[in-house]
Amino acid sequence: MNLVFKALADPTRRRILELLREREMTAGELAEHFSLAKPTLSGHFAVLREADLVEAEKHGTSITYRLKLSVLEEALLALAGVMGIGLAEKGTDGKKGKGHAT
Amino acid sequence: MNLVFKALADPTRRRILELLREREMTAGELAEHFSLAKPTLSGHFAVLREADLVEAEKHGTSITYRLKLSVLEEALLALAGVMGIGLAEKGTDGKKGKGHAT
DNA sequence: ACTATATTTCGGTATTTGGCAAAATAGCGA
DNA sequence: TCGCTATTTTGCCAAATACCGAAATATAGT
Repeated sequence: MNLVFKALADPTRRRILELLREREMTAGELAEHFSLAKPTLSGHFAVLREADLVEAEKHGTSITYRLKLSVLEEALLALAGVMGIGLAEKGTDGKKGKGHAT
Repeated sequence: MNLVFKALADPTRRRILELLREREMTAGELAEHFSLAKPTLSGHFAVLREADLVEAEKHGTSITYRLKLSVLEEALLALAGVMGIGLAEKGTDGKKGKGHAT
């Protein structure tokens, strides 16, 4: 949980997660959304991976990143719980168009 | 919101918020719960104040800190919203004894 | 005015972080 | 094997962070 909140502390990383919510993307595709150098983004991916917020899958020469929504959700619920905020799952509605899930 | 998540990134600060959930406390009382120097804690208080997660009130020579639960709650809901996590308010159950609020 | 108490501000240090360019790695097709 | 593409790793730097002890500030009591 500590790693998750550390990861969430950076706006770029939150934006990455937000992009991944819509659909999984390769490192390159993600990079197109930012004006940061590839190595910089790669560093952010590493942080997100260590926090277990995303998973990476290799396809040929590219790497596809996918959001692990449940991990994020649990961290948020855990914090809410410990802080005494009454948050309840409402049903992960979800993506834009293409239904699907884990 | 950025400041809130930056503030939440540190375990000590999360613990401070957690302590303040139970009851408001002075800087000194809070400090007793940690093995950190006063100035260090004071720095953490400042971060929490800047994030608007706590409010400080001066009584005599001491300063009482109080958690601003709603700010934390809104930040969590905002993130959950943008990430497409279905979290709903369940009703801030609340403190131990003394009810009250802003 | 002086003293004691509570807390913050001030300097300083060590570690972490976020950024980059250049080099290394890995897979693919010729 | 060579070259091309995608991504990460390495090495570096500047800025931010977390910590501390000492000094400054503010308030209350005498």
